[in-house]
Amino acid sequence: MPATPRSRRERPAKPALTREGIVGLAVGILRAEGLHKVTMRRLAQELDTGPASLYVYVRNTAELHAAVLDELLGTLAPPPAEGDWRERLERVLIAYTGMLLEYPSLARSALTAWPSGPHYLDLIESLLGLLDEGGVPRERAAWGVDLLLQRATATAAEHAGGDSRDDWDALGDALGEVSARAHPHIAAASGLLLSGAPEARASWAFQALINGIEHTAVPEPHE
Amino acid sequence: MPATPRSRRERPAKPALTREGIVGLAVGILRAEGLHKVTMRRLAQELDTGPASLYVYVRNTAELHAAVLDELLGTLAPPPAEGDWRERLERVLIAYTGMLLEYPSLARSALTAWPSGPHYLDLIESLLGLLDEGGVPRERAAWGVDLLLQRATATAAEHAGGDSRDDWDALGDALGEVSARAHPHIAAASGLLLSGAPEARASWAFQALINGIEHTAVPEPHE
DNA sequence: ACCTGAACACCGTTCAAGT
DNA sequence: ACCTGAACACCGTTCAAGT
Repeated sequence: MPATPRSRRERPAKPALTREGIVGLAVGILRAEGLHKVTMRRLAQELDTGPASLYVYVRNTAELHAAVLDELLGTLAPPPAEGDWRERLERVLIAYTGMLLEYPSLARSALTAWPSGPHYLDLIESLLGLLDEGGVPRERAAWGVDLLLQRATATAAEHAGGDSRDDWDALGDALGEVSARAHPHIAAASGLLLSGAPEARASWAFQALINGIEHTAVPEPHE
Repeated sequence: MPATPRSRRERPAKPALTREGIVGLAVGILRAEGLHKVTMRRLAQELDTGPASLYVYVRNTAELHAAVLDELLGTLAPPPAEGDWRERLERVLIAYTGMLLEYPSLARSALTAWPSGPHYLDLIESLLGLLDEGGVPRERAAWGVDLLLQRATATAAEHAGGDSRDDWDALGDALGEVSARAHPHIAAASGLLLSGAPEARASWAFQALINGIEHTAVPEPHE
């Protein structure tokens, strides 16, 4: 009797037609080919079925993307144990941003289709824990996590799609050509607006956010 | 001789096949039917030509969207003249956010395809002017505008696409079901995380941002 | 140069029908 | 219930050919 043909083993076994199987397959395609290849049709093809079959397990493409993101969040390193709370908070946020920057189109998707999976909750828990450690009042911390997570997601999302370099250049040109008459403040700040290494800007932005959250009172009847 | 048929005048005259004509038509379709109808094919159809013709005037869909946004930015009210600088700054940002909230998918698009049109420059000029009035150091102001504009854009973008209400509910459920053992900080803050009227949160967020920008030093060699 | 029809290579989602 | 093929109603962009 011949053994199971080798070719069967060259690729990972065809995933099961279950939510886990679909999401896992989606993660694989994302890693190998990018989010634009993670389509219902492609997934179905790989599972030897029609696209309609997937709708039993996922509501739509947006929900699938959110599930994929939560899966990736699970691969993030745990929050650092050493350093000042501000520094550790920044490191968690930079790690999250970094992961999203590997898949900017997923970040773009996450901005609209909010994740609510277990790993996303872990991330929120880390942020709240660190803010609490820093003595930031609970209400400010609660409202603040939205600011921090949104900054991370939006920053990564900006790199999705078309050459963001082109846009940067275009804006740079526009800022440079500005007349000191019509736009005096831009003219005065033009060198500064796009200055600095991305890392330095990212770090500054998170510290500014943290400072702002720490020192801005939430309105009274925070119901 | 018969006059020009009336039907010719029932709709606005067919725009010219120029960049202005295309962008203007796009704005009209956006207002009437939403961004998802602003497609190359639809535009071409309305101009009695094939989609290929448009590529002489716009590089691609993303660039078209950016042009549309800049056009809409031109309809924004001028910055308010009364009140404390912080208050006026917030009002400019809220007005911008409000406009984007009318077209969340355009906001989503703006996050990736940066506008660099004249009206966008005016907006940057306003922000820099108000920060300067508040005595915020130039370098902080320059880096800060990115934070402020990104917050506005991302907040509006979150409302694009699928029911953001569903996601909110899903996250609310997930946060509520959390175990105090695994996620103590979430459990303690669960009521707070999604609390508050959208307006109150938006206002707080901008004030926190402004405070953070004002009080966070930019690193030394700000090259 | 500008303009075009046709083609390439796809999409998400729904529906009626089967098991 | 779960699963499916086929259909509906589209996309953006490129290319070769015309004027």
